[in-house]
Formats: sequence, structure tokens, C-alpha cells
Amino acid sequence: MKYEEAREKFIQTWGAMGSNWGVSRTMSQIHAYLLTLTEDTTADEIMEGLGLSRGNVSMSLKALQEWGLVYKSYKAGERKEFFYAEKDIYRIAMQIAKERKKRELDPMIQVLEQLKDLKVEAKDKSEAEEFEKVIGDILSFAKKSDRVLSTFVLSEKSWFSALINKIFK
Amino acid sequence: MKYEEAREKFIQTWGAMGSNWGVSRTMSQIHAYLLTLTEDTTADEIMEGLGLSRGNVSMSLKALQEWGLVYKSYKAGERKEFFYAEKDIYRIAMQIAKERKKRELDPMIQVLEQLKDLKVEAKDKSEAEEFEKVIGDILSFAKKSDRVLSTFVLSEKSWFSALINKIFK
DNA sequence: TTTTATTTTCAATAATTATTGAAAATAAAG
DNA sequence: CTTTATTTTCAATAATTATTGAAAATAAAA
Repeated sequence: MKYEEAREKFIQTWGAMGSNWGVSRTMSQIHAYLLTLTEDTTADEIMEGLGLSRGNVSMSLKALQEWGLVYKSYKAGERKEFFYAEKDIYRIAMQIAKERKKRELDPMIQVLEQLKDLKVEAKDKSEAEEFEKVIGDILSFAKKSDRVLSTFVLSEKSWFSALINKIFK
Repeated sequence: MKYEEAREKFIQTWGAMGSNWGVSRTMSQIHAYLLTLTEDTTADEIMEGLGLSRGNVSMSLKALQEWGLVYKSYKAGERKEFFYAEKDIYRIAMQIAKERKKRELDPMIQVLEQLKDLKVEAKDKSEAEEFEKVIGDILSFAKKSDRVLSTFVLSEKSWFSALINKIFK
């Protein structure tokens, strides 16, 4: 395959992937685009390169920076802002895990804690018991997942190889 | 909190969660609804209980069965089909991981393999080199993830406690 | 068989989410 | 300051995705 073709396919594939992990399609296309560059680049070049509107590029870059997947830089004598991608795949995975924990796991645990203690009336007895068991199981699993993420993935620089070592050793 | 209120909140929360992991909102609402029941139930009851159309319930139940999150059953003398949820949270997580691996990770690896070997022309030299490195890194990570999932999570019955043990021991 | 109950399919529609583009805001240069 | 370059915001619109509901298909009962 020719380089230009491969690059285009990579951007499209990465874009489609992203939407499976909570990063919007445009965000991950921009991230993929930046991954292929050796030099920092401007919002205008991204607009041009991917055929997106100025507003969309601005909003997506902002979100990508919040996710810790893209950084901003400045060049002496240049008025425009420049951007570059986080390229370390382990760090990319870590950032996504961190952000998703914050947006999904933490709020889920909060809700489950609320649901744990019920006022049960006689008529609900057996259903409510079942419910308490289900909630308890899910909460316990959620907390364990939280612990794995917090103490391991999100804290270590080389979490992935450490994980692989632990698992397969 | 009263049981009925808690149950309602759980269904809504689980529904919102689901859409973060590739299971549609309606699918995970139905799954949540079934999680709260002690008896197998019919499509009609689900329609009634969640206020959904017949078609939607039919399609969602079909998809839930494909994901391995819901099972079908029959009762002697009853013409209708009955449904019940997978309630083991570790198995739920395992099924979701299995399905997502199939839909996301496996195709991603396929594409990356295609992109790995490039025909590079002189003008692309340095960009193409960078690209090969990026693709190589992502592919290596994807393959390692695939190995962890295949040999560990998807094969063991009690994968989660085994994982916790390995990580924290 | 035919009739009746039940489930599935899918085109039409609704709801949701993403994107645009132009105006407003910000910030550097003159 | 004023002008010009650049970035951000957000209401309008487009694109996508989910849902309905009725007709078709399936399957059990008569």
C-alpha cells in the first residue's frame, strides 16, 4: 500500500474506533492526523487536511487537550497556536482510562451507593431482596475495578508491561 | 430510598451506562429490568414495564441474546417465550469484553496489519518513517491486549478474582 | 388444512448527536 | 488607543442513530 493511502485509511479507522471509547469521531480523526505528523501544526492546517469547519476543529482540539491526548505549543515569531499529539500508546490508553473512570465509573459507584439502602415495604419483600443482592454484586465489582484502575493503571508510568508481567509470570 | 424508586433509578442509570460500552440504551434498560426480576418474563411485560414498542423490545432482546446477556426460556403450557438476565457480574463483564474484542479489537488489528508494509516514495521518506513507527507501536499494543483478553479474561470462569490476585499479590 | 397467537422485520419517523459558519471575544501588532 | 489576526462560542442545520407500528412471517392450536 502507498503511504498516502495508508495514512488516509489509518485516520478513518482511528476515527471510527474512537467513537467506541467515548472520544468523538472528529476528535480521534484529528488525533490520528496529528499522530502522523513529525511537526506541530495549526488549526488551519487541520481544517484543510481533514476538511472540517473551524468551529469543529476548535472544539475538538479543546476536548482532546482535556482528555490529555493533544498538547498546545507556541513558536517564536508566530502568532498562531500549534498542536501535537500524545504518541505514546500506553499513555494514550492511560489517559482514556483515566477520563472514562471519571465520567463513567465514579458516577456509577455514587449512584449504586445511593441505591444500596432501601426502605422495604412488606409487599416488595422478595423482589427487594433480589434487588439488594444485584446492586451489592455490581457495586462490589465496580469498586474492585476502581481499585485496579486507581492503584495500578493510572499511577504507573509503565503500567502495561508491569500488568503483562504480573499476569503472565 | 423506597424500593420502587431505587429500581427505577437503577434501570435509568444502567441504561445510560450501557451506551458507553457499545450496548444500546434500550438494551441495557431491558437488561437492568430483567436483573431486578426473580421470575422469567415475556416481551409483553417488558413493553409494558418500560413503555417500549413491540418492535424495539423484539430487536433489543435478540441483540441481548447475541451479546450473551439474556437467555430465552419456555414454560410448559405457555405459548409465549420468556426471558431472563445473566446476573453474574463477572460473566456480564466477560461477555461484553468478548463481544467488543470481536467487534473492535480484532478488526483494528486486521487494518493495522494491512497498513504496516508501505511502498514509500522518496518524497514521503521522513513522514512515512514516523507513520511506520506509530502503526507499529499501536499494533504491538493491540496484539498484547488481544493476548491478555484471549488467554485470561475470556477463558477463565473466575477471571476477575484471578486477575485481582495476580495484580495485588 | 384454517384459525389464532406470537414474533420479526423494516420503512417511516422521531430523537439525539455532530457539524457548520458567522458573529463575538480575545489577544497580538501597529 | 486602533487595527488586524486568531480563536471561541453557539444557534441553526445536517447527519446519524434509535424507535415506532403495522404488515409479514412464523408457529402453535383447533
